[in-house]
Amino acid sequence: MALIRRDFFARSVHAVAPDLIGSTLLFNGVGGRIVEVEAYHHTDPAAHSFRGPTERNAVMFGPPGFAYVYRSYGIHWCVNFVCEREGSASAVLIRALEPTQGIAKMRRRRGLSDERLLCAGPGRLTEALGITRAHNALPLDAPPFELHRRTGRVQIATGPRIGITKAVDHPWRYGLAASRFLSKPFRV
DNA sequence: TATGAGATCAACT
DNA sequence: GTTGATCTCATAC
Repeated sequence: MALIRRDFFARSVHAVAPDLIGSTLLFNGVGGRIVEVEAYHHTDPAAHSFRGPTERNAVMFGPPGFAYVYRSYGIHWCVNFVCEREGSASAVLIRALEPTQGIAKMRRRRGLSDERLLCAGPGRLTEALGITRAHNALPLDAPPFELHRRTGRVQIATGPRIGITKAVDHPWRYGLAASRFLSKPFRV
């Protein structure tokens, strides 16, 4: 499997996001196939970077190919991959994985849980992989991260993003059509 | 199955 | 002081 390098992310978020579907994300050797992501561009009112740089979102304004991790609703962590070029402040939110590696470890971290729900949602997947704010700003092409390009063709579905209140209608959610591991199914 | 509250924190107003 | 790029559990149909 071919490793994904940093320059993979130096493109439009709307090109990178669908390209990540079917790729494999490992964190300390634990993880699986990416089945769901969302694109956030800094011109998008729903993006954290929309109002300009702050301490929290500083990584989004840096170079592409790095992880942006933030606290959501006070309890969950969410991971984003920074895209485009330095200062463009665009990122892809990783929303769901199909578990393939270290399933026992993920199950232990998440408590007794259905395999289908181990990584089906941004908060769930960070808990399963053990990603926290401590991993903010880490490069995506070096340990503990390991990304593999997808092999073969995939059927990609798009739809409106989830859990936001602004720019609700933009179809910037991308997923593996008909995967059992999505946080929510795509409307056909 | 579907809806609703609670958890809990940092950025932002 | 308010508000989320969420999840889980409880209660109601």
